[in-house]
Amino acid sequence: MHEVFFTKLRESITLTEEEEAIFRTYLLPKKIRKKQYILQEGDACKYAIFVEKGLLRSYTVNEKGNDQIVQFALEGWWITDMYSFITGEPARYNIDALEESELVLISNAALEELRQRIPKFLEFSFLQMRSAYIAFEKRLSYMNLNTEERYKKMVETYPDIVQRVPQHMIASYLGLTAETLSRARKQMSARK
Amino acid sequence: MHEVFFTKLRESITLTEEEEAIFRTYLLPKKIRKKQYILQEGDACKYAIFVEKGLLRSYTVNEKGNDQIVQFALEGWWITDMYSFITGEPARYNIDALEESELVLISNAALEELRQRIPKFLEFSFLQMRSAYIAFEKRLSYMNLNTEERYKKMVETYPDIVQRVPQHMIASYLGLTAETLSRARKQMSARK
DNA sequence: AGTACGCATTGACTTTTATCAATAAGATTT
DNA sequence: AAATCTTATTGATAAAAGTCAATGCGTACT
Repeated sequence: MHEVFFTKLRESITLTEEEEAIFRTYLLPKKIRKKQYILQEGDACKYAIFVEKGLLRSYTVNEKGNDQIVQFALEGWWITDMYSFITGEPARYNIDALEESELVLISNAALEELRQRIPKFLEFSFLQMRSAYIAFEKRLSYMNLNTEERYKKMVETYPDIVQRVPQHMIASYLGLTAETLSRARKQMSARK
Repeated sequence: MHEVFFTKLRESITLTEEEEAIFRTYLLPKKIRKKQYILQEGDACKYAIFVEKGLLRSYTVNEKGNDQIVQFALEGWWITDMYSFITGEPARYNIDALEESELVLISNAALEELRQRIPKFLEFSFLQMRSAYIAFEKRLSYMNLNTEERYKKMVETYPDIVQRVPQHMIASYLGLTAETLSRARKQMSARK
């Protein structure tokens, strides 16, 4: 049970048997089907979600009714509406499954207790957050690039996501329309 | 000495006298003049910088020779090239002073030791990083907005920065040209 | 099997933003 | 005080991206 979760954890820190046992008491397994919601805008985001298998996305819906993709999450990744998760405010994101998925849910209170009880986990959380910070910084810097360069960076950085997700969602993630991305791709393939 | 630094720290955690003394041994004070560099692209970013007074910015220079502002940092804020800082790779950012500033420098090794020796500081670092993550997430979401909305959010979120920084730098921070921002502002003032 | 839906593409057109060049007012330097 | 930067603005034009509508294809649904 939860092999992916602990494997990921062990990449950064070493846990004793007892510590792992403590962990297990806080974990909430959940399977969801494609297109099922795990969080809807307006609800409180009670859980941080670890993806053991499958693929989730978070997104908002803008005034024109278009989805704006915020994040994707593959196996081994975390996803949540961080702001709602830690403040208890209503979520601004929807999170749903793009593939049938297996998840581990964990509440903010649980994470706080774990950080208290298992200092190594506090360190893990720090490192985790720092990586996420750097990834965001990188992504933001790509917003200065033009359509083609932005798409190239995406393919480079997350080839697996590009493969498994419909193109119009990639476009949204990159802050583009589906049409614009389609045309850019055509140009790219025409050149080589 | 370093009153701003410790005041900021005390907002999140409580330090004993001894702990504070430990801290002080790792801090490197530095004053810099307006326009002076504290980091240049290509150099290793050896320090995280805490601003006690003044205003810094980090930026890159793109192919066309334009500055692209990455971050501003006011009193009480941290700034660094996080990726270079933790990996030791050459920095991709320049950091310089927009005003005469008083700084506290601290190395990555120092931060690691402090996180080890003072567990409260590890917690602080985690919370700090989490806030920075959320700020980035928010900023990225604003990139979907049009010029005017983007600028409004900026004024709302960081009115002090908007006041103290030239407009063309605000434009760059928002991923716009100076001309576009100037025109948007004109329209806004015309309407009310 | 047939219908509906999601996805990608294309064309025509509009809107937004960038680019280039010029000007002018302040601030800073010498 | 004069000369030089920096900053903000404006106009003309070009480039990039968005919008709207239509088509075709494949897959899922029942």
